[in-house]
Amino acid sequence: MQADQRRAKRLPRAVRERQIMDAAVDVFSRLGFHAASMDEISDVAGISKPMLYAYLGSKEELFATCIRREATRMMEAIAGGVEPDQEPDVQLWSGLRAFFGFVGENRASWQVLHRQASTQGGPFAAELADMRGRAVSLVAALLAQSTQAAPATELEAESLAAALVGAGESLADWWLDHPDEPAGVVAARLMNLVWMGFGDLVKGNIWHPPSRRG
Amino acid sequence: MQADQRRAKRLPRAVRERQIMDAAVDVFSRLGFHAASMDEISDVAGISKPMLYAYLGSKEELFATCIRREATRMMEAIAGGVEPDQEPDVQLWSGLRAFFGFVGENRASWQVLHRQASTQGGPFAAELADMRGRAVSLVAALLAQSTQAAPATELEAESLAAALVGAGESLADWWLDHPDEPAGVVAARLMNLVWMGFGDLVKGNIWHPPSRRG
DNA sequence: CCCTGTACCTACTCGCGAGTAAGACTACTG
DNA sequence: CAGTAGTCTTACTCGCGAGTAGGTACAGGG
Repeated sequence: MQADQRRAKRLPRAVRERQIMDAAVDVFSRLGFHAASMDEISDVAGISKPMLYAYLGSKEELFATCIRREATRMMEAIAGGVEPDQEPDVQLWSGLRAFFGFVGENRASWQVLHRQASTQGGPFAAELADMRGRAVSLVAALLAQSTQAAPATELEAESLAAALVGAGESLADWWLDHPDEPAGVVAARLMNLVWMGFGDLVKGNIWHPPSRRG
Repeated sequence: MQADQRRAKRLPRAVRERQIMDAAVDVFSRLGFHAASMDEISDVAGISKPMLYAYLGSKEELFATCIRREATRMMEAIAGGVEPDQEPDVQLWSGLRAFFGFVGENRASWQVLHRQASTQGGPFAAELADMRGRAVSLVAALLAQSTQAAPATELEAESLAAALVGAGESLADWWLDHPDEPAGVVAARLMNLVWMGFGDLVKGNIWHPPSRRG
């Protein structure tokens, strides 16, 4: 681990904390919460274990901090990518693009968020559920906004949003096993699935992004 | 644990194995693989630890066996519910109903399958990925069968299937937090989402099961 | 050149849990 | 009533990993 990077000495606390967080996300994403050991994290970070405890607290605190940091990064990436004041389908499209773009460039973050956090019973699930809830609310609001005509209850919008978020998560996982596909293609597939539906796709009715319209 | 059930003595091996498997699914689903201890499983099963090892082998073997058993149960439930020789949408509908029916009546199984197995790196992921792959293939075949017109590549059908399966998984998780909803309603929502798409739903175009079709 | 504080380390303790040794109890078979 | 085969237990070993005690280097101020 980090054999070549000569042990830089006496760095300020803020820098070390960043290094430790990066190492923790890496290790947690590879091994999961329980299987990851504080020894390995400190090793990857290039410091000794007591430093780790001194700066970031217990293992649980460290993990929760990781989740919070990565969740925030991702929500910001999505929020920054979405284009409000546009048609609902365009908003959804830009959100999907931002989401898959983030996942593609931050696999480790995604692993920590989606795979690890969701299975640990403790306060982590709450942390993760919080972010997930924000994502679902975002989508649910988008749906509700575009659904005056259809008789959709609040619960219905929320469950549909949950399904969509889940589809995105699952497709992101599938993408990890087929990394050759460009992010845009994967995003477009999900867009077509949830906007057009199989019923239309079977008939050859495809959704196109605005640039190709008219 | 199991305080009331008076320790039944000297039962035949097959019966004990069932008890142990049931206890293991219960504990694994509640605590996850790593956090679950063989002591607790043997306790819940009402036997001592050496019996556990004598009958079901190591912790990893036991877990893999649990996954295999529950996965098989679920796939059989779905296969038994789907109606071949029907229109694609009807096949999908019956499959979804069977899936949500199974999840509703086997929460613990679902937890073991979806939440726990997917995060452990070892041979479990393979076990789970195998079942998941079968489900995806099933859906992919259904799509391909109904998609002569659309220019869908094999990869595209598979990724769409992965997205659909993921949507189902996610919606099942959401359902665990909103258990009042009947299975049929939840299944119908997903059916509408993936078959009609938001585009149609927004316009009030709803998919109906065959019984309501003129 | 001491003094205080902060970065940093080696080298432990200690509990938990996977896996086992060695034997005790029961039942059936002759 | 041996013998033997299968059920079942108590009571361990032993390694791994979370968390800590107690100290070493280095930096700046007086």
